[in-house]
Amino acid sequence: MLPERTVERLSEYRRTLLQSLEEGKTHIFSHELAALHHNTAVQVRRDIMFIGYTSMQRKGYDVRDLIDVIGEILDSEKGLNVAVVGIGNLGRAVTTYFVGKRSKLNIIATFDVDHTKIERVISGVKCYSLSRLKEIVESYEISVAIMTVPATSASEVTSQIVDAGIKGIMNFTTVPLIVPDDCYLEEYDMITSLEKVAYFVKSGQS
Amino acid sequence: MLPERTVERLSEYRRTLLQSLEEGKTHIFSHELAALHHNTAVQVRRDIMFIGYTSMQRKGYDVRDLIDVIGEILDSEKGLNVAVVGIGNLGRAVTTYFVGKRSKLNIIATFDVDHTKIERVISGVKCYSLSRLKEIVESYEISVAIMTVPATSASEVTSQIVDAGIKGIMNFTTVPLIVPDDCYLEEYDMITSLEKVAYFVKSGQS
DNA sequence: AAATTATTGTTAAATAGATCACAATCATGC
DNA sequence: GCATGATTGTGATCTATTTAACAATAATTT
Repeated sequence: MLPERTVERLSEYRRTLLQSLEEGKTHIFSHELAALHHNTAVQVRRDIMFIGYTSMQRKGYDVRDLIDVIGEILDSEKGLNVAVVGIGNLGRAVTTYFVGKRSKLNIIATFDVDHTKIERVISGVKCYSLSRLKEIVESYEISVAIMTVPATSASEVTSQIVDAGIKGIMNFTTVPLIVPDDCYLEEYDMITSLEKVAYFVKSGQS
Repeated sequence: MLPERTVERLSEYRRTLLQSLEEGKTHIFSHELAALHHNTAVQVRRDIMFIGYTSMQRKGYDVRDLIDVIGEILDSEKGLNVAVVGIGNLGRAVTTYFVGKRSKLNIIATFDVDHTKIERVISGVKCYSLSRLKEIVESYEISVAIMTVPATSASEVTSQIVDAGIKGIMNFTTVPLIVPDDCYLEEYDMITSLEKVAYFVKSGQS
């Protein structure tokens, strides 16, 4: 199990590397990769050490190989199936956003309680009634949920999600969710993040 | 200057506290606040210690007072003015989201290059041409920018933003931005977060 | 081919962050 | 009023993460 921050950075490195590859770069030095992030060369080397990849010494890392190795770490064999729960403004935007990106993360279904949305295709993905959550999650083997429901129903919907067998949640709502230990939770709270920016701006940050 | 994680948690506590206040709760124990987050009572007390607030011993924290003290730490006197840069699907959803919330963070303006959007009111906020960035930022004293432009123009727009005098950026794009030291940057990358969830689900997390 | 240089991989040290342990406090019951 | 019990505030400890330091390596120069 890798350190959480390392996992985040690997994801970021990969995107930079894909970009570099497109630009025809075949090798990259740790300090180059570091400069493209807010990062030091040592940190990059340490992260890459964690995943057990070793470079062509003195030539830098082979871009294509490194992308592959990061892929082996981050991606699941057949990709991971994801549902978006709550398809209001934010849910729609997020769905569109993810559907646009090529990735091993497949947005398979969306859920809502609004009858005008159910059974329609929204942002390219079919919307189902929340009451069919368990059924759909099981039949499509969905393991991750993106929570974009209103704050008022967040807790209740979370129980249903957990009950349906979801093993990871990315929570866009402002309500801190309570989930069992075997369900990974990523709080992804815009207000907190913006307030954090505000605080460090106010305090003349570091 | 408070620890970054403490700042995040204070923002979260405050929202929980406001909720508790609405429910008529006047006092709250550290373990109660902890249970509402993914957190321990000690951590809560430590965080509150950082901001120098002391409770009614044995009665818990005074909810209203604590909200005020957190406000003094997190909020700026007159609130902070914010611009959303790039008003596509995501930018619109984010704008609507923030405008909806009462807060000391005022979304004052949005920017885009699309002439069909410029000078119109979108999600309740006026959209200006990106070319007027500096002018508007200065006249409205905007200090924080939310970046929701396409990845392809992220770097270029960032230079303009920094040049216009913005002191904090919340970056929704997948491109890691390079900013000077006196500009606080919060990378808020959905793909990274979702890939992180996927990794920990795959690895049967902690 | 020896010396120089740039770069990596990794051990050790430093820093940041979370938790433990417990004295101090004070409401409550006796 | 004294003992009890619940809760806080905080020094000490522990864990996670980052950074420093440097030997090992191999391309490049001389």
